[in-house]
Amino acid sequence: MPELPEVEVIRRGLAPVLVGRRFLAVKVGAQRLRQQSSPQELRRWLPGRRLEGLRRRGKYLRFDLEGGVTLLIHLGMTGRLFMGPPPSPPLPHVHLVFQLEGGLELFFQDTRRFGQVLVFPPGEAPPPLAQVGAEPFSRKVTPAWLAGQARGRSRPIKNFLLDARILAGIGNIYACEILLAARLHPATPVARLTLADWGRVLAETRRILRRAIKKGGTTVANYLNSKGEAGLFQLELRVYGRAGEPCRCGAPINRLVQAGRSTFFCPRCQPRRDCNP
DNA sequence: CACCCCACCTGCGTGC
DNA sequence: TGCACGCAGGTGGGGT
Repeated sequence: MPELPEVEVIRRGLAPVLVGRRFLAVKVGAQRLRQQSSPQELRRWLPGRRLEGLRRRGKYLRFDLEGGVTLLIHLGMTGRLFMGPPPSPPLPHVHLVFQLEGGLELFFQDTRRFGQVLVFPPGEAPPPLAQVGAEPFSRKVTPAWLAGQARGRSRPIKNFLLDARILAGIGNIYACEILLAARLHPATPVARLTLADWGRVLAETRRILRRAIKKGGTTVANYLNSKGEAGLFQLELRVYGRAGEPCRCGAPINRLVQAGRSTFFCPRCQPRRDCNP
């Protein structure tokens, strides 16, 4: 569910309340997430430690705890984080409850349980983060850097944008929207893109992600921020989820499947390129 | 290596 | 009404 903008909105909601507080206890439900530290590990490393910082890396939330302990949370498709008091009747699919100083509770809810809650002791960097690619807003990401990453690859640009080991944080919704804005057919092999194409891809990536953060993220089904509020960027989606509807140009929006995921695009605004650049 | 498929889960909408 | 099916924002393991 949540892509970079949604995770960032959650981070901005949680940080002012949580940073500086001490974790006191963790309640762990019976059902496990796809990736989850054992209750023993969570209880060994969290209680008694103060939260020194809350950062985002790609779609991960990174809680930096006193003494170099790291708590990593990934929301998967349907994960939510929100702060107490606990609603009654109790919500279904709440798998962990973190109790913090001041009677504060942080709930992790995840219907489909694709999320991750992992704790790492001091020392080594958390291994999952080593796999995470560049931040889209990082200065090292330039059109030339993207072209370099694409060198020797033949995959479609849509799949390239979804690869979190290259650029972190872009998911299915924003990949579709970025390609429409950059006027690129989603099946275009990355080796075919010119430097000017990469320039548009990067500029539109940053513009769209920034705008989505400003609008509180995209809510198409499940997403809610840390205060339980929906986002508003779904009102600005131009192609995602709109197969058969007219694009702003008038042509009907198409759907295709790439690497097992739906891609929405406008065949007129994003024409297939048959000739060489 | 590069790339794709599929598994991992639950819930919802659709069509018969 | 019930049931089967397809589909959904995520990653990662295994196969080609």
